Amino acid sequence: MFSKACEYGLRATIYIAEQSLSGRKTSLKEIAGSIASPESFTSKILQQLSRSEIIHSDKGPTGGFSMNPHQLETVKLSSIVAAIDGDHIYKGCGLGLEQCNEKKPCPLHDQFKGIRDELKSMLETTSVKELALGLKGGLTMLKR
Amino acid sequence: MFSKACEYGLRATIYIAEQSLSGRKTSLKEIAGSIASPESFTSKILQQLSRSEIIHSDKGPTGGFSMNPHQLETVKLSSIVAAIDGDHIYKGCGLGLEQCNEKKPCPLHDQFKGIRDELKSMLETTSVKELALGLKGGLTMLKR
DNA sequence: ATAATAATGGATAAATTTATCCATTATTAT
DNA sequence: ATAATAATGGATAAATTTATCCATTATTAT
Ligand code: FES
Ligand code: FES
Repeated sequence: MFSKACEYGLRATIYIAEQSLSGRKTSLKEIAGSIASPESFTSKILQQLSRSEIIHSDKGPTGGFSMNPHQLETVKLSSIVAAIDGDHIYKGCGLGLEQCNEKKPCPLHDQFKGIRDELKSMLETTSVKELALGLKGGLTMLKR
Repeated sequence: MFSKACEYGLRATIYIAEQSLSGRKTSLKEIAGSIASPESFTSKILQQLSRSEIIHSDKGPTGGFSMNPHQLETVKLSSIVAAIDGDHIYKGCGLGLEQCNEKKPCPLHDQFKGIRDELKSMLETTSVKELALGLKGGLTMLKR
């Protein structure tokens, strides 16, 4: 469904959100450890998220990653997926035609569009914060 | 969503079904031309589909690919996706955890499961034949 | 039997994604 | 100023996916 990079990005952001909700900054090391992802690869992804203003980063001692109140309030999963995987999943044709086109649909268009649009709307309406709250409450987990 | 191999496999199978419904065998060359896919890569995929008994192939002159009445009647999209991409898309965790687990869910589980299951059921209920009929009727297309 | 034809299968190559390494930059505390 | 710390960014490497090439096999028609 999503690329590895995107999966790590989603998990990392949810973890950072949880920590921020508890008033803590967190480091690359701690994040990678908490979501079971390769540290240096995760670093690249956090850089992308930081440049996309989805998370915030500080250098130096006492530095680390965090989300500010505005980010916690506004960031939806769709922003993360778009930043890392692009919008192919939202707009792409299920059979891989160059672009999806209502007027010249592929044979799967009718059946596929509904599901693709539901996925889109789920990602657009689900906030990182609400998922972080489930994590915080111990109801859910980010690694096996 | 699906791998390139799987997209080609779906398009190829729908094309073969259309031809078989019209009583024609079709060759690798014709298939690749009709679905705009790389010929030799498509060949590998057709081999997989043939081994999985999703399509039928004949060697030699007058040879080619086709679907027999039984295949036309029973093959669903889910068989093709399973044969090429495996069952990850049906069973996998949206956040990439090793396995999806109701009892120890990831934060996205509740929102994701519904969509994943809908996709699964769409693929399991949609037959290649019905998509081929739309193609045949000129309502849909397999390349841009 | 022979030639022609079309799929098959094995060996590679190219492209992309995933992952690692390490020097540099910014920041903090002493 | 200096040392310590943590993110950044660039250069690569490993792994996987996508793609190509070509000799072999099976089949058909002559
Ligand atoms: S054209 Fe294929 S999904 Fe719309
Ligand atoms: S545990 Fe992640 S989708 Fe079920």
